[in-house]
Amino acid sequence: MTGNTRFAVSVHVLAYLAFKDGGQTTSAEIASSVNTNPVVIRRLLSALVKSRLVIAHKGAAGGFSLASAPAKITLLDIYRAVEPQPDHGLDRFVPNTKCPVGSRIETILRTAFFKAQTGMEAQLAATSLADVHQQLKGVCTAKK
Amino acid sequence: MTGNTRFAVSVHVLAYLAFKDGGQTTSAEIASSVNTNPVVIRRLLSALVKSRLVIAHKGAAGGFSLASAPAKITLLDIYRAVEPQPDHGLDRFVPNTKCPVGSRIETILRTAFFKAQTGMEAQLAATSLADVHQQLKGVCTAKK
DNA sequence: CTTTTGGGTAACATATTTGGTTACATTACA
DNA sequence: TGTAATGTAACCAAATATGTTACCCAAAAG
Repeated sequence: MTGNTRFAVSVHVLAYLAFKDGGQTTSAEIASSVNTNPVVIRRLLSALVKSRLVIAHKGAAGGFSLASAPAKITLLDIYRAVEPQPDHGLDRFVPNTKCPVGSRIETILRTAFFKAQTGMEAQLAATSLADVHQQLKGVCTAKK
Repeated sequence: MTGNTRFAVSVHVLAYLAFKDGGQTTSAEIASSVNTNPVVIRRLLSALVKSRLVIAHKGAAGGFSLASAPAKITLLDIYRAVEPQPDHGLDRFVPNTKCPVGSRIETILRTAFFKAQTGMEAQLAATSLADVHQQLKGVCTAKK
């Protein structure tokens, strides 16, 4: 195993909401689809609400719904909402500054990691929740 | 903090070996530059030796040296040597297959994660240990 | 051939992260 | 007012990461 399941579960959650097409859905119902505890779902949704991807409706007859059209939500939006900025351990990485390598490597690593992250995020930005929704419905339009 | 320090430390280690320019270096010396325990370094180097990036010399007067020219070693080589294949938690992700979303989301996620990973790896492949070495020496040739 | 030096690796301790769970306050609708 | 939902804190257990000690083995030096 590598990494946590937050991003995977979050995409699942938003895909579920897209599938429900605007209707409100409770955390319990989503949790049943994800096979986990409603609190786990609400924790993730809390972050997604803060990032304005989802709207929470409190009180009886409450639930969650998408804050915007699936075509306007990319996987990158979701990723950024639920994942901390990755640093590849750079904050725990404290080399010996007396060493010519140790004193200069950190900046080099930061640059390299930033480029790698950018490359990944560009790919995430290329897929929208609408794309996911299309695939979910098994609809295959003629082209692509 | 996010992620482990294996990749960052490994790049540091190989940069150190490149800096030593072919000479053998002990795990103790490298550990001093990284500010950690020699065993930690040897554990990482063990993976790098298995991936043929480094040669280990046992016995007295032993040590480690690069297995090939820095220009032939990319950050992607290092990344693959020391990091497990990331799966974004997909092996722990077991949605409810009775649900139309849960039953189909996994394949969609796999595709998305693969694209993201590919985007990141392309960037890592674009930087070689020779590039890192250049930056370390502070050498700035006229063009980029 | 014995000593010395250094890699290889198992074993263990500790800290952190993650995900699940319970509990409970708050909100809003009927 | 009662009910059903979110919001969130608190806690636990499992997994992970890193440091550390210990000990084996290999190879050069003498």
